[in-house]
Amino acid sequence: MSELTCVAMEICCTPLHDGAIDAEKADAMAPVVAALADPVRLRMVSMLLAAPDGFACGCDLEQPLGLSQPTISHHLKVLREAGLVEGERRGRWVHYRVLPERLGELAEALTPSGVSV
Amino acid sequence: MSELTCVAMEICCTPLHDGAIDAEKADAMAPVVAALADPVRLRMVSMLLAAPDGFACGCDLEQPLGLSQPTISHHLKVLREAGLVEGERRGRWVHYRVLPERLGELAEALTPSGVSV
DNA sequence: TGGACATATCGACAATCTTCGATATATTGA
DNA sequence: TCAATATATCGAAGATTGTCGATATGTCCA
Repeated sequence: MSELTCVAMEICCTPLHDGAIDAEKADAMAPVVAALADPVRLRMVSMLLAAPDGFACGCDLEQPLGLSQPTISHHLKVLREAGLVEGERRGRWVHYRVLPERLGELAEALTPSGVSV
Repeated sequence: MSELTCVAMEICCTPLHDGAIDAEKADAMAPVVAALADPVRLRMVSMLLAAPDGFACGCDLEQPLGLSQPTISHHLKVLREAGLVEGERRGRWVHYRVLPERLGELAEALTPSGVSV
């Protein structure tokens, strides 16, 4: 990393710090985005949103996604820990639903005008 | 994976396929989301959007991000290949800018109503 | 109480990712 | 042409991730 080269030349350099998100905010956002950066989890969220009542239990996801039960459980945990999904126990089953507020927040943050706020 | 258990019981099961995105669409979306699932790249995009004219060369990103030149170049390549960023050579420098259309498409696709389309 | 079933956790393996130093390529200016 | 600078690529090391089988936990029902 050359410290002063570009700064000293003062040709291509503009201060980029102002208006951009800081490291803390980026570190907070990245895991949430990463939770959706997987085709399986994208389909999970989509399937939950497409369900008639917005709910689905894990067992309903196994067959259409073609993955093992531990893998389904793992992905649901990732989505849960990212705050994008919520699970509620109903007897033997855990019914999951998307938290639209959280997903909406993320979508808004990724809007071109929003990323620079 | 238990094939017929939940289906046979017909208690917790609702057809989840209709309305949800298919595997192809999920496979196409995931890499784009993944390109933003990193704090460094989130800050890069934010810094580009926050730049006065919307442009910045790679050398301007090294210092505020505190990373080596090859690492900066690598992350810019990831954003470029995801179609989120565009680079234009201006003499010695390559000036990068965000492609707002692409970013907006992604944001819209992640909107709660959009994921199920 | 015990069997059946849905879910969660554990341990492991292969694949991918982030980062860097070293090096190559491209452009400018003397 | 040669030196300087910005960018890209290569190769490697360490960390993270997606997936599974095996196993544990929790819940219902006979």
